Amino acid sequence: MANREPKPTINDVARLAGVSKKTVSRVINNSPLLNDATRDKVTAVIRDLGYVPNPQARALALRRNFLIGLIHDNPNAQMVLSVQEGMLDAMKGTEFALVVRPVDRKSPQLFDDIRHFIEQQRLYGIYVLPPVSENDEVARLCAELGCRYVRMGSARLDDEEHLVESNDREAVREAVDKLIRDGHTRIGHVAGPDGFRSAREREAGLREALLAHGLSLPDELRASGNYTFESGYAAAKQVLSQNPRPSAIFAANDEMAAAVLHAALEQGLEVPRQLSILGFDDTPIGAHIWPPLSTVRWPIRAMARSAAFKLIQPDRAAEHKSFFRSELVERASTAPFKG
Amino acid sequence: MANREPKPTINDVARLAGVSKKTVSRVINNSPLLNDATRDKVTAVIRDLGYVPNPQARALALRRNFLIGLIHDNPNAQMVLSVQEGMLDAMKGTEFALVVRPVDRKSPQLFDDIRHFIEQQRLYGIYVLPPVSENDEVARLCAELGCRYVRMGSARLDDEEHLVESNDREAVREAVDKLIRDGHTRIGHVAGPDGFRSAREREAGLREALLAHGLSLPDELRASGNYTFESGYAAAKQVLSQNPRPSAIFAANDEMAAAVLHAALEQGLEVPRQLSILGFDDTPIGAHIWPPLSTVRWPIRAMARSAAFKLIQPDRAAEHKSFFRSELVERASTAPFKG
DNA sequence: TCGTTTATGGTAACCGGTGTCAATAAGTCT
DNA sequence: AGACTTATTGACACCGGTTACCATAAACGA
Repeated sequence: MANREPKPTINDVARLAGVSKKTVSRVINNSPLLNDATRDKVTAVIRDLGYVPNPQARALALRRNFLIGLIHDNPNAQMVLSVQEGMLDAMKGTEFALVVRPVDRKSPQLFDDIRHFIEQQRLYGIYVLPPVSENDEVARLCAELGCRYVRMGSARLDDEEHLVESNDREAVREAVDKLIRDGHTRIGHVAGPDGFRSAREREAGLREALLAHGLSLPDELRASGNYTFESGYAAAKQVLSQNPRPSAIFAANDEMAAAVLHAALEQGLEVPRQLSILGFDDTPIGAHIWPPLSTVRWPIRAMARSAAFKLIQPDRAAEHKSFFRSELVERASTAPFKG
Repeated sequence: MANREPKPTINDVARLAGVSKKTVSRVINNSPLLNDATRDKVTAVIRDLGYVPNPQARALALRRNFLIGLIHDNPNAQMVLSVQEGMLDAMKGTEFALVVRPVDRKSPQLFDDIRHFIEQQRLYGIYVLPPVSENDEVARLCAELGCRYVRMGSARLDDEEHLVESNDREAVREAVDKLIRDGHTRIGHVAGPDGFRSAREREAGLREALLAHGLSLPDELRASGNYTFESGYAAAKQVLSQNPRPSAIFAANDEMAAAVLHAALEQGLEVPRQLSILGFDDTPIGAHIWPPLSTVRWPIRAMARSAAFKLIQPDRAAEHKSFFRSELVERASTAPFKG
């Protein structure tokens, strides 16, 4: 284990530089009222000693800390990791650190868990991902605890200071509109879980597009999953067992779209010749399966970056973007319908 | 934003309970030398006030903190997230929190980044994932900084206190042995990146199995990627373009195995009839593509759990498992070779 | 020349916990 | 009964930073 030599403190720096603690503190905090010579002297000592201010002590004195939390209960690993990357991108070079905490949104202790997470580490702010973010109680809890928060959503959840959101509904409407113009009239849907706003928005986009062309979503061509591959697989089997089969299926996320593809290939269907599949998310899995998935790209990383900025610069929260555009990415899993 | 009412401190509790700070501190820390009546009285006040000790103050006084770091530079999202889950599983109910930090292993600033990460937050311990974990300098740096560490690896990296590892080589040897017994004699390899110990181990397992049957790995049937889908795709195209084609390909991870499948299907090959594919990791992508991938399962989550235990209970580090067994998961991407 | 302003740096208290050690009360032993 | 333990609690300094406020010296104006 070796040398546990105590790290140099502000006192060591002060002593060696022949100045007071306060002066060192001024140097650390870039105070303007300081003689250049003094500043250089202190800076030199800091460098020589390899001094790094103790963040715990700073946090104590400043009555705030530098931890940003990420709360999620999301079956989509790639999405969560993209979020982490986006947040860290914004936090790079600052003294903030990212603390993660998956929760169970169905647990009766959800709120206790979140409260505990925030209070225990005295978090400075948290970013909440869907579906947890769709729960208004969570926002209330944060406000009550005096913890800054930003929610990620697919529809209006809160005011701009506290959200980053994307236009799922419109994007889906446009993507489905294209399918219809390509000749598809019988379109199935593997929906997201009931009660998820993102699921409702995406389904609404689908229905709006259908309606605009005088079409509709037959009940038997709709089944819902919970955004996991397995649930999507079950839903896909159900929808594909209908007669006549749909010529296209829109799945509420890529994971479930991959499951639709899986089920279709398993039944010997040719994709996209016999079945077009449209996903949502643009996660790597979509690009990696064969045929590669047409999907709606959601700027998750950029949203996370913006969210982190809002959290660490609360006074300038409004300057950072809140509304993001999702857009269609066409790949090989969709094709015009040839009756 | 609402009420930023200051949180109750130990002094508030002491005053209301009519005891000294120190006594409250004793209650918080479950000191045995305390009168039951006093303890109850203080506990009641703590509950009424909703008092939660300030971790920053505690960290300062104890000259240690409760943050465990996770360092990775891993293209595999699912793996990283499984690791996070495993670690948090071990940390559940403790006062520890998990701080994440992706790094760039190729950056000349890698060591500065890691040093900065550890020093800035004064981390209590860190868990380092491959391939960063394969760098002995990282271990040295941790020791120098007085930061506990555990490295994840596929071969001996350090002593038991500082590692969790799996038997990749053996597991691959057994899996490939099965392929050979199933009639495959011309087996290709999409290897991991040069310089990765995990890549070397997995390739070594393959070669050992081949050698045991008097076979070998022809140079033209080997290409390497860097564990990403894209790199695997390029490597797969190269290997599949050889004549005669291999009847089976072992890819060093699932992501690249998915790419091999992708490339094979794209060329109109039937899997597994014309080509068997074996992966490594057992990530969801492997189970979700069609046909589902035969692969070697690596107990990533259990390893992470054990690593976290070693970190948060350093005195009992040796009690927690260091060696884990990987094993073959047979699915539909492999089949006996029918000349 | 002296008072006044403007830089600059020091002192002390505090943030919210912890350790050390001494003080008090109660019980035990001879 | 008096001395000696033991159990329980508190006083106080300290962790490593911060802010509030004061002190000193140099520069300036009259």
